Amino acid sequence: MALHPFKISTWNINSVRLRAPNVQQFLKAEAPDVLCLQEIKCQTGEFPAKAFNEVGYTHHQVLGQGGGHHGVAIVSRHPIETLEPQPLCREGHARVQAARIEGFEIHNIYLPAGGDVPDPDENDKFAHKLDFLASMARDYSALASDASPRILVGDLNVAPHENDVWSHKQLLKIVSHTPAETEALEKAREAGGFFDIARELHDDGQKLYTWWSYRAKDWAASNRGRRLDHIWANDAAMGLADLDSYSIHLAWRGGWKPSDHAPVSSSFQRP
Amino acid sequence: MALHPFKISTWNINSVRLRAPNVQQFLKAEAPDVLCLQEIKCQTGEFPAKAFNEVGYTHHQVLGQGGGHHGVAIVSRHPIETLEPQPLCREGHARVQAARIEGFEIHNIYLPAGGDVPDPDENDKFAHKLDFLASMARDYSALASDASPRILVGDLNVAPHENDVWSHKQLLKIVSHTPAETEALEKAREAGGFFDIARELHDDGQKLYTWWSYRAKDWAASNRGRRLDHIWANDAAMGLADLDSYSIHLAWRGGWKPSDHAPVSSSFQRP
DNA sequence: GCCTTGGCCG
DNA sequence: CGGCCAAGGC
Repeated sequence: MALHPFKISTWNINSVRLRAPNVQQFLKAEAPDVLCLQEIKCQTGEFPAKAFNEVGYTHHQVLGQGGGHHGVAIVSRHPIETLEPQPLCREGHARVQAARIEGFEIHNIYLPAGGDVPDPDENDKFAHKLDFLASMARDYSALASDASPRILVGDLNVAPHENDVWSHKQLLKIVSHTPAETEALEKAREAGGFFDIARELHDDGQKLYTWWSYRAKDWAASNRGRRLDHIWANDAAMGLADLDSYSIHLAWRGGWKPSDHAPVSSSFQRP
Repeated sequence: MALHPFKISTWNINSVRLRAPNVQQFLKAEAPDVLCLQEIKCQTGEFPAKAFNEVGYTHHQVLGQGGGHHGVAIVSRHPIETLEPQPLCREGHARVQAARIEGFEIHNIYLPAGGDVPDPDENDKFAHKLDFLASMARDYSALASDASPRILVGDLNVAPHENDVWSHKQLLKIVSHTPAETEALEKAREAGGFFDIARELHDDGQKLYTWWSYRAKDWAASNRGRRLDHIWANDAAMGLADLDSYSIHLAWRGGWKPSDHAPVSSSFQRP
């Protein structure tokens, strides 16, 4: 591994204003080069920029939304070159952004959760999710021929493998783990020429979770998690990946007013 | 003054569940025999009894209400004998309770705030407030012949004197200080044979406030207060009063998540 | 469960 | 400004 790897983290923060202290502490502790946030739940102008500046993350690319919904942001210790994001969201939600940082193309995605009923005819939100996944396959396959190092991260709201959920059997009809979703996600990943960093490191028999419901009495004891948060790398980035650096930062699911998602990180050699 | 005076405090707590820590600290610091609370904003069954038990206030008389409105409670280090309250509130709100503790009749009242427009024909809430005040005069005059020591406390939502508000002139048409209210309150007090402890101690030229709006940028600096919280004593209780003990506990208007009201206390010799 | 918003109230 | 509630979302 090079002396100065490029470390990227992704975290569904479930309100960045409420959890600015958590994020500050996380950045101090893990010191990634770049942090991609989802569900910031604020307007662009309400982003707590100061909290990030204070700890050295002075470059911000914020895509906020009103109504307390969605919203994504990239914060970085290095300058950010804004890229045109893929037009994945037919609803115009603040869910997708792209940037170039330190020679890496970074794509940050908050994929629609999809509601409760896994039927696109009955549930518009599920239809939107499948539509978003189909767009991903289309848009990223168009990009795949451009072989610059590309990392896609975010809360994709799909747990693709059997061991990405606490019970494959019990979740097969639960949105996030239905075959329609897991197959569409795998198809999108492959169409974009991406590798799933977590599963490149860990074999498929290994349980991996990044999200635990708030509703559990004791999330850690019952450990009914799902792996909804992902780091994908294309060929060029995969060649630079330090697989062993992949980490799900469990500690941040606990502590003071935690998000229901843990942050996830991985490091790469610089291109 | 006797060695073991009877100390009573009153505090509009604006949610007793949220501010259970504040109340605990107050009780530890001021150690009254009895604390009367208003705006507990919880149902009777949701009252945080444990917080009071922990600091020695094991006797509770709680009159809660749903919908997050009103609610009054008496907590005491001594046994409480429940008395029938006066039927002052035509709306059936949880606003009035009465008890006997250590030989004192205690009446705890949360008087209707009265809305914004000081006109009973336009504003039902103001009409209700005037109606409540008229009921007080009627009901307590009926009680006045019973000369047992009687103390009436609570958030009466009226600042009767010129120096019970930061600007008499500017508040004459503001609900809480209109002549209709201040005259009705004085009439109720006199009809019940009560003395206003604060004004028995302090002359009318002295500004006295117990409430400061949350809306002020700096409540202490601007000091635009009103005296809405009162301790009244009938003849028998007045004869036992230690006037010098009267205190508005300003410190509790500040600190961690304060109520917009400060607690008020006074001590009496035991009957 | 834990966020958001927006309304009612003071 | 800051309690409460009721929805809507995940």
